[in-house]
Order: sequence, then structure tokens, then C-alpha cells
Amino acid sequence: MSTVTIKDVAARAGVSPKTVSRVINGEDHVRPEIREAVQRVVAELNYRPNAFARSLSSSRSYLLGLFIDDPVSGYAADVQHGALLRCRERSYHLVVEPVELNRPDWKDHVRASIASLRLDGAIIAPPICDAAELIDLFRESDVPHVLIAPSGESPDSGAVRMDDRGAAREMTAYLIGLGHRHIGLVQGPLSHSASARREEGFRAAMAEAGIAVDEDAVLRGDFSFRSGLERGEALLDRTDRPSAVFACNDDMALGVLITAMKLGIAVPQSLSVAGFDDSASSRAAWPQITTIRQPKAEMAAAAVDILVDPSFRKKSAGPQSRLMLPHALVVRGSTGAA
Amino acid sequence: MSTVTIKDVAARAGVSPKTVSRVINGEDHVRPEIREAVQRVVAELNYRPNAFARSLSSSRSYLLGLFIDDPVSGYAADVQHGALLRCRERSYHLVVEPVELNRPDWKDHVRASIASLRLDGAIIAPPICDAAELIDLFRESDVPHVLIAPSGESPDSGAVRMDDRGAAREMTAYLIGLGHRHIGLVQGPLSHSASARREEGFRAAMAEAGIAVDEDAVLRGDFSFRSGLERGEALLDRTDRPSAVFACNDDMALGVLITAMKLGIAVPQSLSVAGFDDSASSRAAWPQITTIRQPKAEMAAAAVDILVDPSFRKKSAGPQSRLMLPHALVVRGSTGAA
DNA sequence: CTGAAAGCGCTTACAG
DNA sequence: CTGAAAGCGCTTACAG
Repeated sequence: MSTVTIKDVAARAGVSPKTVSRVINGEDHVRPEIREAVQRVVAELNYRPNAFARSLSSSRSYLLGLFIDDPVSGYAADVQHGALLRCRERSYHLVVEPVELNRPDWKDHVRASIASLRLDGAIIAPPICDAAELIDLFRESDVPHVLIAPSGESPDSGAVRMDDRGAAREMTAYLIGLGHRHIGLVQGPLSHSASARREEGFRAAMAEAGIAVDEDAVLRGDFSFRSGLERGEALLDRTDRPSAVFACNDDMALGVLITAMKLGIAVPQSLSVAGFDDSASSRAAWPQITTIRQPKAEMAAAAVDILVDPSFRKKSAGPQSRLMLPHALVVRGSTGAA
Repeated sequence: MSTVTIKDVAARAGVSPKTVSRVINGEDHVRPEIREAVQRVVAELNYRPNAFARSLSSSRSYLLGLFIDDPVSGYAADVQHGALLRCRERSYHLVVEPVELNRPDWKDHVRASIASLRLDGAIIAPPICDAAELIDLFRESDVPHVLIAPSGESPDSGAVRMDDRGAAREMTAYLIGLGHRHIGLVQGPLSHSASARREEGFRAAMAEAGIAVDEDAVLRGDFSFRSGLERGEALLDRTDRPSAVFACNDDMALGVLITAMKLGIAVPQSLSVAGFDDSASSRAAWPQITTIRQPKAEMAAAAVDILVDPSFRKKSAGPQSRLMLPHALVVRGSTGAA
């Protein structure tokens, strides 16, 4: 495949390279017939602009970075996929950059990505969306960036989130509506700010119903399946066990469900189990787990849209760069009347 | 962050840009004291070469592409992670490109990636590693590429695989060793060449033990959890059900396990269930599923190594670009004596 | 509406 | 061992 350049196209179309450039970038000020002629030659020659030449001469790289703590999780996969598809629609490419905050050299890696890749923008996934030191790196370098589900506001950052608190409150209210009064909570890890918001929602719903929270039935997990197993055992292997358990993500809910199974507790007849995320693990169970549908892929796609938007790139964070996406309560087999 | 260029470094170090270039690329023919001086300035100025300028002037992009059918699967996540970490060690970046062979424009997307990104190499995951039309695209463009777990040999392609047939045979022999004689098989989809190899291994082990395969207990799934549920029901909801089921991946094995649960069949007391992959779903079950550990991340990392190796880049496929990585039988709770 | 000139920040030959 | 020149393939001002 001999490389076709903009000059080849220009020569064949009988115009200057600049005109070809205008056409392929969809700029104005080109006569329609010339535009068409150029487009025809582009198609004939199967011309593709060299992304590096373009990036070197312009200030844009057409590259977005996805910075993520644990690229292997199911959560990461959904986020990445949403971002990937939208990038493709927008003719951007996505580079995934793992960030391990517990490694001493993490800043070097991030700086290297920013400097050598000249990223046009960055998407920062939880929980590192709350790492001020990380955000500062992007701010210092003037790299537009959007945070996924951050805890607070950051002046120069875009943000896409869902109503974690409201969703957890709905779930809790739903369980209360089923007649449950003694509800256990498996919290998420402190490192994830969503954990606190979900717990707040739980407590709000309990308070609204006038039900006292059994603090002995509030246990902290780390969002892993294993921690769900362990907390589930602590919660269920006792005489005054709760009639329902709300785990702050699906992996932990699955752990609780499986613990119930081991202990011979029938779900949902003797125990209701609820999760959060609508991840694959909520469906790969029996009964399937009642959960909150979190719009992960949509959030990532929205982040891409914000980054690609010229107005965000120019003047940073306006209201249209602060989005809240809708969630949904998904009732399945793991919950039932008390 | 004012951009530091090679000229800035050169000026400050009192040498020419070319010398700086030699130092940062680790080339020979630089006096040690000059090398050190340059390195000191690089560190002081926090200089990072502009990847685009480098790529434009050289023929290398330091970019590897991971071409994958379904980037959301757990399999994809493991492969990607393995490739990502190794890329980082080698100072390469990874671009993930979804390829949907059932969309008419898939070739355009691949061509566009190859042409505009000037990929230094491509990793092609299953099942599309067996799509000849796709491989041809890379061959035509002279893009070095490594196939993960392909069915056959391709003259210009590197390949990293595991012994699917041997592993399936081991698993089957293990089940036979437990006393099982009536063993059901849930095959993988025809689109994945690994399915056929695993089935071969199953049949080889049965033949070696002199046991006839019950063809009514050989059903085809599509590697999805759902298909495991369905085939599980077809296999187990009858009087002459097998005493063991070998599903050709873990997602399907989990489906079979859950079906057993629904039907009130005790695992492993009344039924043994075995999977393949050692994916997260094999552990997120109770009992945990006996499976074959597939070195997914290692295979991807090895693919990166092959692509980065100058000898592969120059003269393509030698024997060191054809690897077979070891697997392991992982015995867990889902299998027991017949 | 169109184009000639200059330059983005590197590396590739080529000298010395 | 070191450097001056030219060029990679585009786009950015700037003219006209």
C-alpha cells in the first residue's frame, strides 16, 4: 500500500493541498463542484489523512485518554465500550491509560501520556475522579477533562454523573414497600465517593419511613464479590438476621446471595437481596438480582461528547458540561415480600 | 505547561538536536559525558518527545492496535489488560479497535485505523483471528500482526496460543477419573475455532477411555451465560441426564450450574460441572467451578513482545513468533466423584 | 473562494 | 563521535 498523501489528491484533482485540506475537514469556502471533485479523488485513491502530520501541524491529536484505576473490572469494560463507540462516531481514537495511585511512579505515567500524546481530552473514571492530585495534572497542562461520577465540583472539569443518593433511596424505599423493616446494608469502600452517596440514600429512605437503622447490620465491603461473601456471612449467620440486604454494588450482592444459598436461606422467600449497577453479575445469578441500572456506557459517551464539543474545549465548564443521567430500578427475582 | 522541544534541550545542553535525539533513543555513538549531560537537561526540563513529530519523521508510531470482536466481554478485558501493561513497559501505547464483522463498513474502519494511525503492529483476538479477509488487510498494508489463538497457520502472522485440545482432554480425563461415564458437552459456537479444538479434546479423552459419547448430550451453545442456562436445562431436565457436564467456557458452565440449582440437583453430589477459561464467573459461583486456567493476559503480553521485537518487524514470522503458552487444570468445588 | 509560504518537532540520510 | 540540511504530511496564518 503506497502511501497516498494530500499532495497526490491535490495533483489529481487539480487543486492546491490547502483546498483538499478544507474539503476533508469540512470547512467552508469551497465551491461545491470543487468539493465534489476532491471528494471523488479522495474516494478513488482511498486517501486517509495521516493523523500524525495533522496533529503535529494543528494543535489537535484526535486522541482521547480514558484514565482508569482497574481496567479489568466489568465496570471499566462498560465505560470503555461506551467511550469507544462514541469516539468512533466522532472520528476520535481512545487510548486507555491505567492509573495505579498506589504506585510511586503514577504521576510520571500520566504526565508522559499528556505530554507525548498531546491528548485532546481525558475521561477520568471513578474512583480516581476524586483524586485531586490527578485532576491537577490535567488542569496544569490545560487538557480538557471530564470526570465520571465525581463527589464534588471541580471548576475546570466537566462531569457526568447519576443520582447515586436518589437511586439508593428508591431501592431502599422499594424494599420497605415490600414490608421489610430490618434491612442490612453492605457499604462500598471509602475510596469510592459513590459509596457515601448510596449510604446516604439508604439512610434517608429509612428515616423517611421512620425505621431505625440497625447499625450492626451496616458493614463495609470493597465492591468485590469476595467481600460480599464475607459480609453476607457476618450478616446472615446469626439469629436476628435482616430480612433484606441492600449491597451497594452487584458483585457484593452476588456474594450475599451465594452466602444465603450456602446457609440454606431461600431467596427471596426468607431473604431479599438487592444490588446496584445492573452489571453482568446481577444477571448471572439465580434468582437474578434486583438492582439499579446505572447508565455506565451512556455516561462515558456523554463524556466524549463534552470533550469533543468546541465550546467546552475553548471556555471549559459550562452547564452543558455538567450532566446527570437517569437511572432505573430494575426489579428481578431476588427481592420479595417480607 | 509551555511545550519543551528537542531544540530547547539541545540549546541548554550545548549540543545539536540530533545528539539529543540519539540520547533519548538510546543510540550509540555518544560520548558518555555528553549523554549524561543531555539526560540531566531532559530531566530538568521534564522533556517528553512529541510522539507525533517522531512518528511523522520516522516510520514508527509506537502505537499498537488491539482488534477485538466484543470489547465488553470478560475475556476481552483480560486480554486488553495484559497487552496494556506490557505496552507500557515497552513505551508503546495501545489503541483498542472494535471490529464487528456483521457490519458492512467494518473494513473501512480497519483500513482507516491502519492508514491514519500508522499502527506499528496489531494484535488480533479470537474469534476474528480466523477471519481471512481481516488478516489480509494487515498483510496488504505490511502491518506486523499477531493472532491470539487462531485455528491455523498464516505465513506472515505471528501467533500466540494455548493447547485447547490438550486442555479439554485433560479436563475430560479428570472427570472420567472421578468415575463419570455419562458426560454431557456444551460446545462453543462454530464461529470460534477454539470450540472445535476443545470438542476434539473431549472426544479424544472419551475414546481413550473406551467410553461412547452420548450424542444427545452434546449441545451447542454460544459462549454466553444464557446459552448455558438453556443447554443446561435441555441436558438436565430429563431422566437419563449425564452425571457430569463439561461446558466449553465458564460463562456457559455457570449457566449449567444455575440450571442445576433451579432443578434442585445438588452440585457436586449429583452432578459435576466443569468449565474452561478461569474467568471471573467461574469464581463468582457456589460451588466455585472447576475449570482450565487460560493464560489470557500472558498471551496478550507475549503478542506485544513479538510485535515490538525488531526481528519480527523486519523479517516477520520466525519460530519465536509462534508461541504456545501453558494452561492448568484448576480443580474447585463443582466437580466430585460420580 | 483559492493558494504559496512557512512551520509543527522530530528523524533520516549524508558529511566530516 | 557529532552536526547541518532536508523532509515527513499536514495546517496555520496571510495574501489575493
